[in-house]
Amino acid sequence: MAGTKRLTQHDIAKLAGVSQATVSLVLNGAPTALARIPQETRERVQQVIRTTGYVADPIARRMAKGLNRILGVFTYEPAFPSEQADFFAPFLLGIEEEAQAQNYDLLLLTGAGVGRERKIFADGNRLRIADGCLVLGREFDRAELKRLVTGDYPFVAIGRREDAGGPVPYVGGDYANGTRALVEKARALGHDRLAFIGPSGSAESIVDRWRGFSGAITGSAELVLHVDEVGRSAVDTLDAIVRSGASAVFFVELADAVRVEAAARERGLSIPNDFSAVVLGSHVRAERSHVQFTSFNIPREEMGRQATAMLVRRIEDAAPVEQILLTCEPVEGQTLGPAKKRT
Amino acid sequence: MAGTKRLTQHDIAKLAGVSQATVSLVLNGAPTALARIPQETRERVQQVIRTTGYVADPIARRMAKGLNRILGVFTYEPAFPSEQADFFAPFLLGIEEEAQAQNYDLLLLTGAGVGRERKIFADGNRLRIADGCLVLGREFDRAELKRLVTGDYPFVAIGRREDAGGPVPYVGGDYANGTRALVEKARALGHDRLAFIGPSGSAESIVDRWRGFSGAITGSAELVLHVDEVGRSAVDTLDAIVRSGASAVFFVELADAVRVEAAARERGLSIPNDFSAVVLGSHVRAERSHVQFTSFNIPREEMGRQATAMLVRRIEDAAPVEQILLTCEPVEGQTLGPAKKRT
DNA sequence: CTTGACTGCTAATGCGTATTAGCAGCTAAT
DNA sequence: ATTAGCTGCTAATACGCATTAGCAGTCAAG
Repeated sequence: MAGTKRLTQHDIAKLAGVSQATVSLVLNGAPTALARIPQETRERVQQVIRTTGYVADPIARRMAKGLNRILGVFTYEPAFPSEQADFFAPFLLGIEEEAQAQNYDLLLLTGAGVGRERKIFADGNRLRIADGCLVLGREFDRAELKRLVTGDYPFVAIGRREDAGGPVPYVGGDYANGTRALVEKARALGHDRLAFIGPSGSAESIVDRWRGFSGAITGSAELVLHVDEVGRSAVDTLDAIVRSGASAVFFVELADAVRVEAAARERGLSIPNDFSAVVLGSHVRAERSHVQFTSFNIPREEMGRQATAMLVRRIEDAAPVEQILLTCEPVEGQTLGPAKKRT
Repeated sequence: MAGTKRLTQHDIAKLAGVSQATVSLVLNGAPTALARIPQETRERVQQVIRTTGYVADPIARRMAKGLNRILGVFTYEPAFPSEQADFFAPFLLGIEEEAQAQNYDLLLLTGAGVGRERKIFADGNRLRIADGCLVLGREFDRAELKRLVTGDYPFVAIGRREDAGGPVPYVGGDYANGTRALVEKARALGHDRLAFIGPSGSAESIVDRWRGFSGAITGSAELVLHVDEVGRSAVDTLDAIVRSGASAVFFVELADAVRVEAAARERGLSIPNDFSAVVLGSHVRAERSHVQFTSFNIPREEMGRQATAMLVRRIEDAAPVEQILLTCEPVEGQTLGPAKKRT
């Protein structure tokens, strides 16, 4: 059984007593061409195809047509390791859904070689198998991004990206406005003394949060604490928060918020009674923590879906560069309450 | 920018002042052929390739060679929805690792059309783009499996599968012996009256557990309760367990074990003091529960890795059908204790 | 009876690569 | 001086399909 050669249109043609071209036309000729093949001939060919179980070789088909109906998915970090899985899975879910709806398959680009940095253009990378690709990851390589932008290979980034030798097509989350809305909510509850825990630079996603935050600090509001370092212990951070007299604390990372909350509870402080806490973004495994932090939702699945749709547009219609930011709706949570009257 | 034609070996050849054939040979000629191209020429060609960023079109390559270095991954359920993600992610991690090590890329086959059942042989047979494929999912379609076995397309199943018109190549977990080992451990601790909570039929994975379980019930041991229904409430199940006088309860599903444990605790019963509990298999998010159940480990990543390696063997060396069952090591846990002396 | 349009097909070509056969030019051995 | 063998390449072809140009035959209109 194994070793049987694949049937070709030639074989079918011989069996049906026609030419290979006719078989191809019967299979998927334009209506105008089909009109010129009489019913009888068509049926004869179809019959042979049915009895032999012939299926056209997709490779040859792509070869002839130039398109694959394959989308590449390039991740700057391996996609499935458990720590990363939580991050990538929702995106991939959206991507898979939309790809399926548009009848595309997905090619996961595994990067080149273990240990080496994952580079889109790394040698031997078979990026070009796909008709276009989605690029995701926390940190992008600027040089590669530039090369993509400058090149003619269709791609879409997931997450906002600064221009890199030209505008980058992307679908991202509107972290700036998501953050701003939370700050305004806090201010409406009387919070004036605000703290920001987390970095404010480097990746776009971080910059956007900081922009939204600092842009919303106006009037009587005041930034009384900004802890930038990551490695700092929760107790130290808590000390700093208490010392600063902050009434609302904004965390970039859920993990930091969780640790600080635990430290606070241990010290007999309660959130949001003693101070409020807000997390700037939703996190996949948030339910693992027992506290529901006030935050904003990151529509990861929708980002995946829309990025995929955009990529297909760029591939099929050579659509111009688009940049989409999806709204990040606030999540109520239990950690933002009215500000205490200062003593 | 968009619309620039892809580079071909022809273009490279013109730029380097050689023929297309030479470019191809430089790229991947046999050593004997390469020996006849002087260093100088090779470097000139390589230089052009480097500066232009040329990458061979894999489709054309496959066309000519019949190999693409692409592995298809077919899942009978969408791979990323959150409930499934926990199930598939570890397999995919292993698959991705090994594929990367073997320098293959992964093609996720999205199945045909939303809502329709996912069928390997659905229209277009896109499957054939890959050199071979891995098939995973809880439930397989027997007819499709048979068609795969009978055909000459290389594939490997993840999880043991019964013969389907011939032996199925697979890498699975040895649930039968994993289960048997746990039963024997319980018996060594004096447990004679055993309960089995969960189905015993349908999918191979279920059958294997039941086989391992019932095969280990010998001598003085006795199956005093078998709850097959899934929908049953935890309280009902707990009642049945208590009534049966079982001293050790084996659960197919972690979820059932968790619910019964909660119900027991509420009733003032404690595990493993009042009765022991064993879960037949490891679960990804087990840490979410606060109880560490005694169970066996399912080496999901390793299964993914070995299945991938096996598939590559079948593709490249036309290796014969292999069937591998990986050992499922016991997990100590805290829910299996010595049997109480019966009153 | 010529022209034109239509019918039912086929030959030929291109897609981009891998691979094989072989050609010219040279050197060393007979 | 002929032959054999080596070097450094290239021309040609195959892979399986889609597609276009066009051929031979028929038929109706002018």
